[in-house]
Amino acid sequence: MESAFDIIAEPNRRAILSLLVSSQQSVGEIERQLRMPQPTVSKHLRVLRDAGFVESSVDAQRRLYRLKPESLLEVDAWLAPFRRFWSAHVDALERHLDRIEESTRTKTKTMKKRRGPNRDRDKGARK
Amino acid sequence: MESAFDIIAEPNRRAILSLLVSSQQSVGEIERQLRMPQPTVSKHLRVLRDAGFVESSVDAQRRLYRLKPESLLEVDAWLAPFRRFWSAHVDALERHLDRIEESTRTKTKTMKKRRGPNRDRDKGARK
DNA sequence: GCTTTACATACCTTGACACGTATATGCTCT
DNA sequence: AGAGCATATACGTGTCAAGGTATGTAAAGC
Repeated sequence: MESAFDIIAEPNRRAILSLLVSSQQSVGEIERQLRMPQPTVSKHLRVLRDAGFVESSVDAQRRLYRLKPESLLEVDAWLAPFRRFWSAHVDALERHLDRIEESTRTKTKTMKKRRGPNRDRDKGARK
Repeated sequence: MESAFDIIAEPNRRAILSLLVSSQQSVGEIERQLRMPQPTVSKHLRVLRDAGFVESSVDAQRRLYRLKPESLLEVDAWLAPFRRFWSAHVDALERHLDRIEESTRTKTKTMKKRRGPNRDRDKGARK
């Protein structure tokens, strides 16, 4: 796992992190809201904690997990040069912004409708 | 692979992307600058292109690769809620930053500092 | 036409990791 | 003390992706 990027590569972990944005949660609450088995939640939390994404405090039998900015800031920092790059291409950027916002809303991986020149792409899938 | 997060989880791919921020590059140039074998570069570029991170154009025998904002914006969009979270905790964050700064005794830079071997098993199994 | 250069792809092997299942640890309450 | 809930970990398994090596393909130069 090593880097912060490996950590957030896992969809369940991203879901957990997103959940914790609103407020801290116990393992059981995460388990129920995300509909994933308890060992799975615990193991992902373990990874997240070791990587500095979250921290926990003990509340009787429960453990409350909350976000720690540190590691995600690392990711954010890596993106900084690219943001500067985008700023230099604002015109082309705006067309993309619409589509991105659209696709994040639906959270699907479906092919976006192509507008403009028909790009090639779409070669063989990996397996 | 699936998501954009899987793509940037790979260190070599992140290196390639970072390289392309400055300007477009041929495969050979990437190969030399990053000191990685040519098939490795080609395969990673293939992945990056399929995922919409880069696009290529043909220049005689060479292929020039350049960034495409689309996919990284998806990552950036996912980070947005967390940025809001950080903004709400600036004070606590600053104290944290101070501690890091203090421990490293350096000037104010971008926060880095890996977590290192944090494998302290303080709750060892007991029989 | 043949060789060289530039890049892509196929095949194989290896290792990491996510999951499910089972079990351990730890706290609370009666 | 024992039952029961909440969370953590151990173990076995399958999958998948990254690297290495070898080869394919296509353009350039002689």
